[in-house]
Amino acid sequence: MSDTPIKRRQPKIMRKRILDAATEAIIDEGVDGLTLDEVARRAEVSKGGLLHHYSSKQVLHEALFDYLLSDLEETIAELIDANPHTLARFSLAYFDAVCNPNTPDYDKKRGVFFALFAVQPELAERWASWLQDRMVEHAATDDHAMARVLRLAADGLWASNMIDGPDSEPANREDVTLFLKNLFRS
Amino acid sequence: MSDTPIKRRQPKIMRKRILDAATEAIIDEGVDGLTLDEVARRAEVSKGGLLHHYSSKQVLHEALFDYLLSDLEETIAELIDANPHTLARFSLAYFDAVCNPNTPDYDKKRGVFFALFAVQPELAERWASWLQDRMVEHAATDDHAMARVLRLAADGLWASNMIDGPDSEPANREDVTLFLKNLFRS
DNA sequence: AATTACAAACCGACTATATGGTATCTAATA
DNA sequence: TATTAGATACCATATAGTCGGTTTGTAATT
Repeated sequence: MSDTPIKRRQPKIMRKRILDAATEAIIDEGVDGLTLDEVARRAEVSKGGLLHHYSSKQVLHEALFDYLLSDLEETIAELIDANPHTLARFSLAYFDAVCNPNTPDYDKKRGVFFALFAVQPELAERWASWLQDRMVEHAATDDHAMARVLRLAADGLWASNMIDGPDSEPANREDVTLFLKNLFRS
Repeated sequence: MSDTPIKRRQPKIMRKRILDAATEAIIDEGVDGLTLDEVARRAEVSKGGLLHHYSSKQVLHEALFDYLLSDLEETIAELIDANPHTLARFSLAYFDAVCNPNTPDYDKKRGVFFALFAVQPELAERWASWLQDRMVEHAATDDHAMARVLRLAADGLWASNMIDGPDSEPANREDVTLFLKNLFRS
């Protein structure tokens, strides 16, 4: 990336570098690209340095998951604040967080979740239970068919976007977004 | 599975055994479980025998993809025949093929696609272009927002089902299915 | 202020092993 | 007899993880 020399001895920054490197490795080369050596190379750190912070590959996977999930949570929280509808507030925010091109790196980072689920099935369980908790939390506003459709469509767009399918074309995405949001006005 | 001795010298059957074994390996152990040794073990064939039929891991991936895709195509074709609506006939069939519990092994096999996409990104491209071709083929009936929503929701259910999320619970799935199909009656 | 003591960050060579792939052989079938 | 299916043994290498060491920051002690 940048060829400015890296400030060492800043563990917080180093960890972020590593997680970002892992994210990009997956995006560029698929899950097989996520080797310790490759991540270390991209983060411009030694393998020893990498393993100092994340003591195994599994630990790295989990850290990456936590990192991405907290990022998503943050985005959702902001969107709920910005648009505090009563009806389906969580599902709408979820949709926008996952699919709205305005959210930063929406088209790259998000897809990494699926890759992580594929390599480490228990992360899928953690995702499922996270979502379950959110559903309980927002039961009053988001426990009905239309909200469910919204979330499912979001997941579909998410997936479609990851594989770069026809439905991820901007025109089609806007089309769908409009259609779904209109459902709430009738 | 069954402990009846395997009839040897039946290459067609052997190939199916191998592909099914690969499918189950992925389902049980994630993409890392898809090693040549593991697949051979499950298919109760030697590694040499396996590599006789599929000369490399990549070839195996592609064969598995083709296998699953042609299965999906078949199911979709049947559903279109059985329910030859004019409006969104493809998208409806797609939805049912992916999500309807009546289609065989819907809850297991389908998720394998995602795993394959994660290990071999060009398979994702092939999927995308397959879908693109279908969209051209069915443009007259399926090129509108509502049909797109149907397909996206199907993908979402697909994904949710793979990770066993809350939206994959039967009650919720039926709920959503009813809701979506009612859209076509108004 | 200088020194000492300790811990945390980081390095890079090394090892063990899992795994993809090859080479060669046997047996069945046509 | 030629070809295909399949088995067995083996090889090469990628890669996860170990380990001993070095550097740098920090805080107490003198």
